[in-house]
Amino acid sequence: MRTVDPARHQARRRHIIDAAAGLFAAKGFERTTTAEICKAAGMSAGNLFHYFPSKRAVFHAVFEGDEHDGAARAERFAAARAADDPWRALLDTVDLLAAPAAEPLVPALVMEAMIQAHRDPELEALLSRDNDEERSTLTALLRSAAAAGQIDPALDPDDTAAWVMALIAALYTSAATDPAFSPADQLPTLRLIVHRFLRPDAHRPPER
Amino acid sequence: MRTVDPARHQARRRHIIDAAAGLFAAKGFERTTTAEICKAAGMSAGNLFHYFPSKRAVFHAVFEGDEHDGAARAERFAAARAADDPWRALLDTVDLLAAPAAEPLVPALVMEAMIQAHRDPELEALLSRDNDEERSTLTALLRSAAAAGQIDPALDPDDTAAWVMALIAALYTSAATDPAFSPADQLPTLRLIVHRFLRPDAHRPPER
DNA sequence: GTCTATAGGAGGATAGAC
DNA sequence: GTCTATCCTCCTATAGAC
Repeated sequence: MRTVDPARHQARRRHIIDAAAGLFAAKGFERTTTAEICKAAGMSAGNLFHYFPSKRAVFHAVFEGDEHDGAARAERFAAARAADDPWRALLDTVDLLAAPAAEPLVPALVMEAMIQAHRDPELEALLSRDNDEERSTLTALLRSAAAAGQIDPALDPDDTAAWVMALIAALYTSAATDPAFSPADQLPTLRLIVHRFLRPDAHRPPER
Repeated sequence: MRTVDPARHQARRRHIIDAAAGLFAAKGFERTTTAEICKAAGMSAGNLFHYFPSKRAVFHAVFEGDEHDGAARAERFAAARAADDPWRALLDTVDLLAAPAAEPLVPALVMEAMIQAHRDPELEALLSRDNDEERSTLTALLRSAAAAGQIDPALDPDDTAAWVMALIAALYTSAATDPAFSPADQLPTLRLIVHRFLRPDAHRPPER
C-alpha cells in the first residue's frame, strides 16, 4: 500500500470541500482566507496544503462532482433526448436543472462560480462542459417538440435554449440576492413562464 | 474660494471613476488593486487617496449616479405610475430597466455589485434604494393593468413584479457570462417572454 | 494638488519537526 | 499525516516633500 487507504484520503478531501463550500458561499472566493478554511475543517495550514495544492484547487473541487454524479447526469440527459414525448422531457429537464436552487448553499456558489469563471480559464472549461451539455440537450428537445407541433414553431431553437437556461439561472440569482425569494415556492412560476413562453396557445398552467 | 474650483474636483473624481469602472468590470473588486486604478487614471496613489478615502469608496461611487440621473429616473417612474395605459407604461418601464444592459461594462458591473452587496451593508443600502423603487413601480403598474383587464388577473402583483425584475436581471447576467449573447438583439425576446407571461391570451408579439 | 517613498499588515504557501 | 512556525509577496493607506 503506497499511501495507506485512499478511501480515507478521499473522505478527508470531501471534509475540506464541505467546510470550504460554506465559506465560499457566504464570503466569496477572494475574501475567504485559507486560515478560515483550516479552522472550519479543523486542521492546520500545513495539512490543508497536503490535500490541495492551492486555495483555488479547493474552489474547483467544490464544483467537480464525483464521477458518480457525472455519470448519472449524462444518463438522464441521454434519456431525455430519447424520450417519446419531447415536451414532457423538456419540462422534466427544466425541473432537473432548477431543483438544486432549493439547496441552501447552491445559489450563492453558482453566482460565485459565474463571476470567477471570467478570470479563471480552467474553471471556465470545467463549467462550460456541463453547460454545453445542458444547452445542447435543450436545443435538441426544442427541435423535437417543434417538429411534433408541441411548441411555437417560430422560436429559434438555439436562442430559445439560451433563454430557457437564462430563466433557470434567474431562479438561482434571485435566490442568491433576494432573501424573500424561495426557489422551492417559485419553481411553479418558473414552469408557468416557460410554458407560456414556449406554448402561447395553451394558456392553462402545465398539466403536471 | 476654499478648494479652488469644485467643478474641477468633480471632473477629476469622474475621471478616476471611469478608469476604475473598466477594471472592476474586468477583474472584480478584490482583484483590482489601487495601483492598477492609479495607473489607469494616470496618477499616483497619494493623489488617488486625496479624492477617495478607500478603494471601496471608489467602487461605491461607480454606482452612485449623479443627482441629475437620480432626479430624471424618479421622474420617469412617477410618470409611468400616472400613465393612462398601465400596460403600455409597464412595457416602457421594462425597456427602461433593460436598456443599460447593452452598454459594454454595465452587465459585468451589475453582477459584481450583486455579489458585493451581500457583504457590504452600505452598498446594499445604496442599491436597494433603487431596487425598491423599481419593484414598487412595477407592482403598482401590475395592479393597475390587472384592474384594467390588461393582464392575467390570477398573477400575484408582488411575486410577479419580482419575476419581471428577475427576467430583466437575466438579460444582464446572460450578457455578462455568455459572449455570444447580445443584449440589444435579445431585448425583443425579453419583451416577448414578459408579454406571454403576463398576457397569455394575446399570443401575438407586443404591438410596439 | 501632486508626487515619492514607505509604513503597516494580511494572506498564501512552505519548511521541517514529530 | 499532521502540526507549528515562519517566509515572502503584495496591497492599502499615509507621511511628508515640493
